[in-house]
Amino acid sequence: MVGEQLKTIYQRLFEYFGPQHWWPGRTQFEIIVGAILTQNTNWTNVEKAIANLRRRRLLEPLKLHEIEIEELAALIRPAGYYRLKARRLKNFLDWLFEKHTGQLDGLNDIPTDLLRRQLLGIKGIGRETADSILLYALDRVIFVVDTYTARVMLRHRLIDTDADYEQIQDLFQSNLDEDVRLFNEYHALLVRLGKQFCRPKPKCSECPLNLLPHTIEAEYP
DNA sequence: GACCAGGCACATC
DNA sequence: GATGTGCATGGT
Repeated sequence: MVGEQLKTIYQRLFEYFGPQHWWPGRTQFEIIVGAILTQNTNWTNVEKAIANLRRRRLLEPLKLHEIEIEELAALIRPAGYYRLKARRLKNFLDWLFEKHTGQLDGLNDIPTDLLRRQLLGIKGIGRETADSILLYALDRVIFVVDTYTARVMLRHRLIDTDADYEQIQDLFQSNLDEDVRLFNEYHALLVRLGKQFCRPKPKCSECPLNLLPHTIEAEYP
């Protein structure tokens, strides 16, 4: 049963790594900013960008909505793709102010599936970013899938090589209790595992999941 | 110097 | 629908 395997993986990861205390952000808004800035980017680079914004007291929707995009881009430069991400942050804020009066609280009444579709309508917010915002900033019961998640699942033969995002997400959502705290911790633990052991060049002999059945596909990234 | 990092949009076939 | 490319900094 897949559910049992997923629970076993979770238990081993939690025993090995302990709680990850995600998301590493102080406010809902900071989590959203971090979710956009961390796209294909090391978190330590994102921290530098967020520190710049904090120093300038810009970590609130109104301030970021008002700042010039060129100035924003310069501040988030350490996060990489900085011109692109400045535009993406602006796209989110334009949506928040034009559709929801700039208040994150205004999102609370919107059903999760509808809110997800709205977020995906913002240019620069794809599935992982939307789901990270939903789970980690807005406490919605959504499982976040990222590169590590797919890689760990594939190497443990829990998905097929051609599984898409929604299929992987559905694997977790259909086989686990729908629990925000579980989804939060599980995804964070998968990222932690991925960073340390399940990189493109795996370190299976040292991995806490080493004894579980799995196969490495040499050709898979 | 090469490789990698908590993606996404868009062009082209 | 699948596949390729641009976007960019900073750590290992």
